Order: sequence, then structure tokens, then C-alpha cells
Amino acid sequence: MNNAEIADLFDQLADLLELEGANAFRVRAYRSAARTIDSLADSLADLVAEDPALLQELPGIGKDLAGKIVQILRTGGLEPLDELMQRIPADVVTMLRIPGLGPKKVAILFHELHLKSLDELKLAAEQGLISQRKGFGKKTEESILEGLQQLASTGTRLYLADAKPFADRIVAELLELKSVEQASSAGSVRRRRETIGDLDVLVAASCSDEAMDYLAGHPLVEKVLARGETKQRVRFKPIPRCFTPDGNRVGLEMDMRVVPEESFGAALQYFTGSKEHNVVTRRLAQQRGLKLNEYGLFRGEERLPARTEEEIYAALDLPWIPPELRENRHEFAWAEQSDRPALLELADLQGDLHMHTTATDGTASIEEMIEAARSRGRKYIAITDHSRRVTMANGLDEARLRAHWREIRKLREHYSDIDVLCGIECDILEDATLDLPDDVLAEADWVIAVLHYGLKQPREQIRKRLLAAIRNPHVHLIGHPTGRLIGARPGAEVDFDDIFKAAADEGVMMEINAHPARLDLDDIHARQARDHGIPIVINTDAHSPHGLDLLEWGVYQARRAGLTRQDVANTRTSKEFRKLLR
DNA sequence: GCCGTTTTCGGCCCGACTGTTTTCAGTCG
Repeated sequence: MNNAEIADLFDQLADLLELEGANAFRVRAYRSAARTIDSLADSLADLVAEDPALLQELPGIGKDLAGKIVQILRTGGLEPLDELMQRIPADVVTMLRIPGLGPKKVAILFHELHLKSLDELKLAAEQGLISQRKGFGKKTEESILEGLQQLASTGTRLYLADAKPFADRIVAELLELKSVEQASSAGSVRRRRETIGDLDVLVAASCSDEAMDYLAGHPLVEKVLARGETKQRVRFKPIPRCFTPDGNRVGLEMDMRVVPEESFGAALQYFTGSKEHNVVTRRLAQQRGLKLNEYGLFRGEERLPARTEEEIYAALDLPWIPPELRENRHEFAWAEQSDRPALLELADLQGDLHMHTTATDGTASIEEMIEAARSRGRKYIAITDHSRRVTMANGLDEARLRAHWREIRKLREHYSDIDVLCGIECDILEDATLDLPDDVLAEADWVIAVLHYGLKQPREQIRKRLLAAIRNPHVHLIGHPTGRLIGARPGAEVDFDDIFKAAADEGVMMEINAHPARLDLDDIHARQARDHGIPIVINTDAHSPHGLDLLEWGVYQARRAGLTRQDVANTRTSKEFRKLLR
């Protein structure tokens, strides 16, 4: 049982307790424990094996929850959860995901109207049975039916790379308006989360009407979902060619808030979040006899100067915290360090060590990729086309690969300002062998080992394959290693502790793959790898010259993990980088 | 259920908006 699974059990229990009308703070305790566990670098199983008393040193975990964790690890289940699941059908819990329905309303639907499934809910809404109930009306009924439909098209999170340009466009347009003094993205876009649930935009304006009207009448807006004096929520039409990680079309929603200019800093801090980060900042304010809300920082009735985020954090005795770190994971500990290292910047990166050409599934020639990398200021690159197993991409066998490398070697003679490595993205096959023989790999400057196939294998086999690749003396890097390719499949999560230990021993690096569709090595895993002393490499996995621009998305992920330039290997010069290779 | 420079009880972040209400509870972020 890994951390994510244990956290999930606590979250499920919290949902069920809410439906049972349990004390809200008790529910919150379970949720906060789930978050703590989810973002923990060490495995709870290891912690308990060492000393179960250590559990109570974790924030938000006391005697009771520590006992429950031990029970979960010992029995694989959680007694109060099993008992509640007997009583409350899974569909009833799903009803909580319908906008407008919270625990109180769902409890009434279940206990008083005896609706046990989504089908029964739909029928009852269609027959008008729900609006007869006190506290429910026609609107609620309609929003239930709409919500059920939305529920059917699940997975409404978008990649940052798709969502951010969209948010940037709206912000730029708002800034053109006369009454708008400042505007910014907030929320998860500003925090550079890898996927985005909805967009938040904040506006400072003398009067809110112009900005609100503008958004409401925007040609891309499908529906105004709610509108008040200062706050408006809209749904956009499905964005063309824009899909969720699950491949669904999505109608993105946006929250807009309009505040007076003197409140912009406080509001930006507040709406950037995360929620968990803000709970802490508000508590810190409280401890100092202050009140922090989206309108400013107050001592009693008196407004303290806080027009910028910097001033707000200063009042809490903190340095300004970069939005990427604001998840209440490690930023407050980071802020306390006196010799706080600067987070990685895009400009720190000198090399890009994962890209494709027309030899396999890329769209540009070797020469075009070299030129594109030069024009972007890269000092070194690796050409890493696919190995033969990836037949769909015209993967290279030994003969074609050797010819490909000969061509690269010939071309690179002509360049003195960029170092071009002969590389390969070599598949780790289902039987844990590599897709190319060792004598071929030995000729490469740079070998990336990756999993593409057999991802539904039992996790033990996947773990074996990764370990075998790490122990192959010719492998330099594990490409898109955690592969939520793997982790995304429930029950297939791989415990990475062993993998990281082996990689550290063998001197194998780990990749943050900036390609937006990879969703790989998340900030927690990146931090774990760093803590194991593993050099991290940020690559684009570009399939075209334009793909080389993606490097920034990997940088965001690294910043969220709190990585500095020292933690990342391709911040080195080409010469220093080559010294890292075994 | 957790936590404590307010320390073993009594707090726990807080404001906006909606819908169904005649003054507010529930939901949301």
C-alpha cells in the first residue's frame, strides 16, 4: 500500500463522513492528513517499519490517524470506511461532484428521497420530484441534469501548455480596456500546475462593469454561470484542438474577480492560492494580530500598506514566495532558510538532450534541428530517435541507427558553437531487456531508456524493467520515468524508492520531460529524485523545431519541485555535462 | 480529529454568490 493509496482512503472516508453529517472539522482533519500523506517524500510503510511513533510527527496526524495508518498498512483496509461504504452507494458519493450539490443536499437526496444511483437521480430530476422538496427548486433540478451530463464527459483538466496561452490572451485583452488598471492570471495557471481545472483572472479597475461586460460578451464565451458585483464565472465554448489528458473536448470555465487597485496585491496573493497555502498565510496573519483577506491586510479597522504581494509576505516575516511553490508542501520551510537558493530559471538551461528527426517520427532533418537549437541559444543537444520496437514511429534498427549516427557525426563537424551528441531513445522491452544490443549502445554518446509498451503489466514487472535498464552500463538517462503513463492507471503505481536508490548508485539521471502530453516526473517525484542525489535533466522531447520551445514547461515543473540550477544537469556547460556521463 | 508563547478545552480562514428564501443555509473557491 503506497502513500497515494492511503491518502485516497482518507479522502474517501472524508466524503462519506460529510454525507453522514459528521463534524466539519473532523472531515477537514482527514482531508488535510490525505494531503500531507500525498505530498510526503518518504513512504509511510518505511516510516512505520522504522518506528510507528514517527507518524505523529507529521503535521495534522495525531494519535488516532497514526493508528488508522498502521491499520491500513497491516490489513490493507480501513474499518470505518468499509462500514460506511456498506451503507452509502458509490453513486451517492459521485453526486458530490455535481456543481451545486454539496454534502447537505446529497444527504437529503439519499436519506429522504432515497436516490441511490445517478440514474435514479436523473429520473427524479426529470420528473420534477426534486424541486418539490424544501430547499430545492427548479434551478437546482436543472443544474443537476446539466451536471449529470458534464459528469459523463469526465476529466476536465487541461494541460498548462494549452490553458495558459488562452488565459494570457484574455488578460491581454482586458488590459486594453479603459477602466482596467491591472490584470493577471491567478490560480493554478499562475502557479504553473501541470494540469489546469479552470482559469482565474484578476482585474484591478475603477469600476467593475466594463471588464465584467467584456468577458460576458466575449465571442468565445458560451454561458455566464454566475454574476455578482465583483465576481463572475463563465464557461467558454469548447476550444478547438484542445483536449484534456483523457482526450475529451473541454469547455473551460473562468472565474473573474474585480477589485479596487489598492487591493490588487492582496487579491493576487489570495486568488493565486493554493487554498492550502492560503490557510497557512491567513493563520500566520492571525498569529500576528492581523487579518488577511482578498481586500488587504488589516489590524483591526486599520488598513496596512499591502498593495503588492511582497508587502504581504513581508508582513508575515516571509520573503516573496514564487507562485510555483505555493502548495503548502515545502515553501514555508524554504522561506525560513537564510541561504535560500534561487529556483531554476529557463536561462540556466544550456542543453536539450531528447529530440527526434525525420529518421523516425520527427518532422525536421538533423540539420534543421541543429539550426533550430542554435537559434534558441542551446550549447549542446542530443539527437535521440526511437529504437526499432516503436514501429509506429519507424524506429531504428542497428543498421539504420549506425547510418544515422554517421550522418550526425559528419554534420556536427561544421559547428563550433554547438555540441551535438549521437543519442538514442531506446525502449525497455516487456521482458526487461533493451531494444538494441549492448555493442550498439556502447557506440552512443547518450542513451535514454524508456518504457512505451507493456505498461499494463503488473507493477512488479514494470519495476524490474526500470531496474534492469538502470543497471545497464550504457544507459545514461531514464526518459519520462514515472510515466503517469504508468501511474495514471489505477493499481499500477510503481514504488519509486528502489528505482531512485538504484539510479543514485549507478549514476543514472532522471528526466523531466517538458512535452505537455507526457505529464511525467511530477514535482513530488522530482524532489525525491533530487533528495537521492540524482542529477535531473530537463528535455523537450521535440518532434519539430518549434517543439524546442517547450523547455519552459519543464522548468515550471522543476521550480514547483523547488529545484535549483545545481540540481539540474543540463545547466552545466557541454564539457562539464559530458564529465557526468559514465 | 488536531493542536497549544491563547496549552487539555475550544477553537479550527473567510468572503461571494445562488437559490430559495422573507433573513439565510449551502456551496464554492
